Amino acid sequence: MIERSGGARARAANRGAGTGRSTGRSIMRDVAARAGVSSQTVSRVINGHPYVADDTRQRVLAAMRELDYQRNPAARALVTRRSGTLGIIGYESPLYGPTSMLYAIEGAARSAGYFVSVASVRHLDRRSVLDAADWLRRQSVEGLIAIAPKPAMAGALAEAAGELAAVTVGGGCSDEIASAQIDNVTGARLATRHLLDLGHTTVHHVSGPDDWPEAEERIRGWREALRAAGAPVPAVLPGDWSASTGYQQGERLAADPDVTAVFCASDQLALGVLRALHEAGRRVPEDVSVVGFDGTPDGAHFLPPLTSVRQDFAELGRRSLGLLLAQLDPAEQTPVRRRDLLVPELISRRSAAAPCGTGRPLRALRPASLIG
Amino acid sequence: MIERSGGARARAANRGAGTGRSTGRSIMRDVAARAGVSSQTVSRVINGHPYVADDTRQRVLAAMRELDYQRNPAARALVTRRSGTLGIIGYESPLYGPTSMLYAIEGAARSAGYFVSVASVRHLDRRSVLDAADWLRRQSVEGLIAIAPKPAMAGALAEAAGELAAVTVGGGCSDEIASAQIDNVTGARLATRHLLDLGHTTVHHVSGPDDWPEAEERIRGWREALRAAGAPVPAVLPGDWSASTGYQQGERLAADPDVTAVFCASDQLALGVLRALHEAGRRVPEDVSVVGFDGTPDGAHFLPPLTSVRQDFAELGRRSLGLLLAQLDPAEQTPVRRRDLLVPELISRRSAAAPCGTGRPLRALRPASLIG
DNA sequence: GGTCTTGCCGAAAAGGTTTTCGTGGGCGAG
DNA sequence: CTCGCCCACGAAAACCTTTTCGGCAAGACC
Repeated sequence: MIERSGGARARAANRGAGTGRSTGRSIMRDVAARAGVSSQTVSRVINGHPYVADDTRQRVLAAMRELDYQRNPAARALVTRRSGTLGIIGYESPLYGPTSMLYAIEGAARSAGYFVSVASVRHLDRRSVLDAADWLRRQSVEGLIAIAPKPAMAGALAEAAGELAAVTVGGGCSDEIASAQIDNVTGARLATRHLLDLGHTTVHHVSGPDDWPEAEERIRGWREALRAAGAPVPAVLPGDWSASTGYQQGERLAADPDVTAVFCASDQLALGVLRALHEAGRRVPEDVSVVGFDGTPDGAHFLPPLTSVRQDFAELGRRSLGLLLAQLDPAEQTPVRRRDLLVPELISRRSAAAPCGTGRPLRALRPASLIG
Repeated sequence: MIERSGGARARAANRGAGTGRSTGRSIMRDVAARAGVSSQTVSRVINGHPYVADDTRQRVLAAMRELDYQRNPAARALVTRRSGTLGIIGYESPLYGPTSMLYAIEGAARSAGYFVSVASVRHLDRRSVLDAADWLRRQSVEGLIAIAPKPAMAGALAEAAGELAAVTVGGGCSDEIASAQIDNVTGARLATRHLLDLGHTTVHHVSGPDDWPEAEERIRGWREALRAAGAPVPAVLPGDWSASTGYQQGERLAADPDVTAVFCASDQLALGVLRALHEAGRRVPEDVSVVGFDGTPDGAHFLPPLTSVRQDFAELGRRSLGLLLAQLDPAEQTPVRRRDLLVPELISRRSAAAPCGTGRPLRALRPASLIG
């Protein structure tokens, strides 16, 4: 076994191969030397190529273990032209959903063998997304997932991505780009129908910000459900997902004695609405029923516990990764431009009930009996 | 300009250098050729080395722009032995704090020129942390930040990190590892003192899980404040940060008519407590005052709005990055094993007030007048 | 006028892996 | 016996950048 570079030999000898004390510092050649094979054979073993004799494989494996060999991802990336990492553009928000999706994506990516790099954007404007995408590209990610952006941003993403695979999840989609989303229309319809079925003559709606497609779709679902039931369609009360605007709109709703049912586009909005109603002395659900959207765990402990439409954020995250992986797969011929729609589910808790006048009397508030 | 490999020349010609149509695909040699210099000079320009004539620099810069050159991070990492990325181990929780920290860290890292890679752990056990750290090391990150782990995990982290720089933030620390944290003791003292100052004879405490140091420290601060005031120290009611356990403990508190003040180790616990008190017919703050810990935005809309101890999670994230960067800096000689303590701040809202018997009568609940 | 610095730049090596090509032995088929 | 195939493995090229070394001018100094 002859090495050309004495320096390299010396180095290899007095760490990895020699003393074996520092971890992850030995290279392929060290392993090869120890196993008495060439480094190409080590490579073959690592990458599971056929045509390597079983006892050789065992020797190599043993050498790798003994030297605590870890392959150098940079060298690997250089030659394969694949970085093995995916980029996530995350929206910096205290919202419950985006976070859950981030972790779900990472978990799924890891089990698919991909690293995940994040770039956060503080504001959902075009420039931020472009910057973040650029930053990620500089790391030569193989694909991009943008979490919960507005549709204008999806456009920006499509532009920034260039020939890179890209997916949006949970927010603004655009025709140019694949996306995984909740079926917001169905979810809103579910919530609205639930309230109508309870006997309310109509349902008011506190919406999300009007430049979010999710907000718009929830408005649509709500409106369709009302129309289908022949119920009057009140004016939308615009919010911005936050408890604060929920509170403001809640005050207006509380002032109107005709209001008996409210569907909020997010649980946080509902939190604000509940507070406003409470402070105005309107009881929930006796006087007014409230339904939220998101199904956050906290909702179970609002006053009263909130009926809500649950989104499975984790599943959404996994789906978006699936979409991205499909685009990355060279076997997949069709240019994947799919939209993956996930149907949400209604969780019934105490904040929604039949209106007081309808005969069916409410059972009194019994603490734990109805907690879902 | 002679190239040894005809194949390489052809390839370079019909993309980057030639047509210039595909983005980010040209390499240094293309730029060098276009600028009429050698690739080493291009390297010098990029890395800001001195001794390059100004007009040469301009030519190179122009060529880079025209070719939309992006340097290959893999090749760079290979030769510099630096990946330029940091690893974050994130705890998969719907908690407000960890998320804010994650994004804050990423933002700060990006402006320091580092990429950020995440690995999430679903459960806070030793094995998960080891796995996550290992996964990150395989990507050859230069440093590790673990968000909000338990102390046992900090130990695991220290082990997993090996000679890698590592920091924990917002959670379990250990002597082996630097960490940025909230001063929980002071925060808890603040909350307790606030309640005592309002006239309560003592303060009850619903704690976090007992294997979290933050929970333990908050207990300590609470206890010290009580002792300092000569107030009796009731038994701790253990929780796990969640609204659910807050609710359970709240039911117990509600059953005891002597309880007039409760300090909860998290806002979510407080949410559950508030609900339990409400359902038991105990008014907040007339009968019982409640203070939380975290200062989540939602707390402002609880019923009633929650007095809480606000942690500046973003700042915490930035500090942890600072600690890590200090370890990475070769100029820094001292083995940095610091603990960075951040003092939290009390936000006073309506959920805490003087006890009813103390003379100072409460102003009636006026909706928006007291919102902080 | 020769030696020394200083500014500018090119040639070549190094970094660790995968890929392509090649080689030799064993073995079944003609 | 020879042709050709398959198996197991090694040699070398390629990936793209940074770093080290060295060359070459122009001016400063003795």
